[in-house]
Amino acid sequence: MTSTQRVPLHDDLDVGDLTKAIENFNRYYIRLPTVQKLSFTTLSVLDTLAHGGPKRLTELARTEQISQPGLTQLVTRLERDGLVERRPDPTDGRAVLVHITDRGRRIGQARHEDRGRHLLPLIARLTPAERRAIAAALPALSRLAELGSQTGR
Amino acid sequence: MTSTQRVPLHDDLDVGDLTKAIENFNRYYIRLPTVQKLSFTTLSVLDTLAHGGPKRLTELARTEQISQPGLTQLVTRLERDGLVERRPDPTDGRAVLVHITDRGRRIGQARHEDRGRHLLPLIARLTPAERRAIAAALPALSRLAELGSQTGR
DNA sequence: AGGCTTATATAAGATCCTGATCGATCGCGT
DNA sequence: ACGCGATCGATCAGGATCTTATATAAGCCT
Repeated sequence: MTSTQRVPLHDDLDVGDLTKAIENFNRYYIRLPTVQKLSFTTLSVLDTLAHGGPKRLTELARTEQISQPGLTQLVTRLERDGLVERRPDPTDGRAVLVHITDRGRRIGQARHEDRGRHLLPLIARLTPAERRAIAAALPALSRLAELGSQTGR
Repeated sequence: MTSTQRVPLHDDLDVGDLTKAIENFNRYYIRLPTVQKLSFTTLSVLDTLAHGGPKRLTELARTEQISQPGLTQLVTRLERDGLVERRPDPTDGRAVLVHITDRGRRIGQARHEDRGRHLLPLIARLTPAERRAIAAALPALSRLAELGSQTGR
């Protein structure tokens, strides 16, 4: 069978267009060299902790889509490097709460600003109308992400 | 020093807002479960070949930001699985051109459609104005990605 | 208390990446 | 033609990071 399976569309926003644009963008964006040599998962965990506060190992493993042992090892490495801390959960003796440290927070932010620096000259080359179009879409994109993270559990 | 390093801004599009929105979105999007268990790099290579046509190993290694030996191995695995083919470059006896096969194209497309299916119900919950805002920004986003991939070599 | 469930850790193995290095081929100046 | 540095791709050894299976400890329920 060669017929392309068609996903139903909204008349105001084609899902295929969205995924294609995002993937084009990400192919460039994800590969941006980072100052520190930290894996994608590592940075994502730091980001999640920085924005969402302390989390259990199990919960992190779910949101980051890696196995629980994989996350235990990752947290062990992060703790060794002083980017996070394990603290007991006062409400559950089995659980551990992973806290981000100031150092970890700074690393996440450094990467963030680093990417901004890469993007800036590109943005300068867009037309004002293109810049406004992107700016106008950002709140909606963030809301989409929020809806996604709520659903996915 | 605790002062946040400030990246200069455009008055119509704040770079920090952009990176924040993109990263919020990606935290959800990248982690979407995929039908096939293929690494991010693998899928990116298939995507690059599907959209850009046959490429040399060296060229792919550059665009995918991995080492040349790493790419040689990746292509070997992809070839073993029938997703790409190595063919000699008629214009250069040293070079090899990596071609995507129909099977490889289908895999890339399947993941694409899969992500569309995940996104669709979320999009349905946005307001029409939000959907229009995103739709209006997509061409500019793609252009930004294009500028980035040009610059990065 | 006994037995099941949940949270984390450990162990062993697979996957995939990097740096160093090699043989083959190309392009160029002579 | 000819030889030399540069480029292309392959191989190998080593290491990082993930997965599955299993162990240990704490909570929960009857």
